[in-house]
Amino acid sequence: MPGFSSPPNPKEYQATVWEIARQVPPGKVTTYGQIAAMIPPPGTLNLRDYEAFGPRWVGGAMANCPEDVPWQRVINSQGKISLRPGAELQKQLLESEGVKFNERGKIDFDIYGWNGPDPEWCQIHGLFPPPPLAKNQPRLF
DNA sequence: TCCTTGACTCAGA
DNA sequence: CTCTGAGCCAAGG
Repeated sequence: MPGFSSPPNPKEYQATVWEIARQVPPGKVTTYGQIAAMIPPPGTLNLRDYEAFGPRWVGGAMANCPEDVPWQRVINSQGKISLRPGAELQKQLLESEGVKFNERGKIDFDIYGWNGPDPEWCQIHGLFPPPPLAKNQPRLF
């Protein structure tokens, strides 16, 4: 897939991503985009470019995360697990926390979506409170 | 140094 | 619902 990138300061950016991911409680999920939206544009990046690439940088951070990070709770904006080696394990871990998938492999954000950390926590860490997760369309029954 | 390769998202068709 | 293109950086072989 063409068009990727890494943040100006990968180490610092990844550490921030991991710290946010650690706030997601069991049985809840967030998205690469939601985490990216909480972090101010790194370096001299303008907001437009950051919004375009931030989610991919979050994905890159999750690929290298320490063991204490609940990486399985970070999924894509469609409410699905991004296809890759390890995707099956991710699904199993989430199911063991009580997260349900519909027959198309989608998670309902209305039920399992995380609303972000407390505003106070965001304030302390210099982060933005995240916008609500976009409603996906889980197929009924 | 050159080339490849990446856990994404959104708008359109 | 599915599929495509655009966004255009940095580490490692």
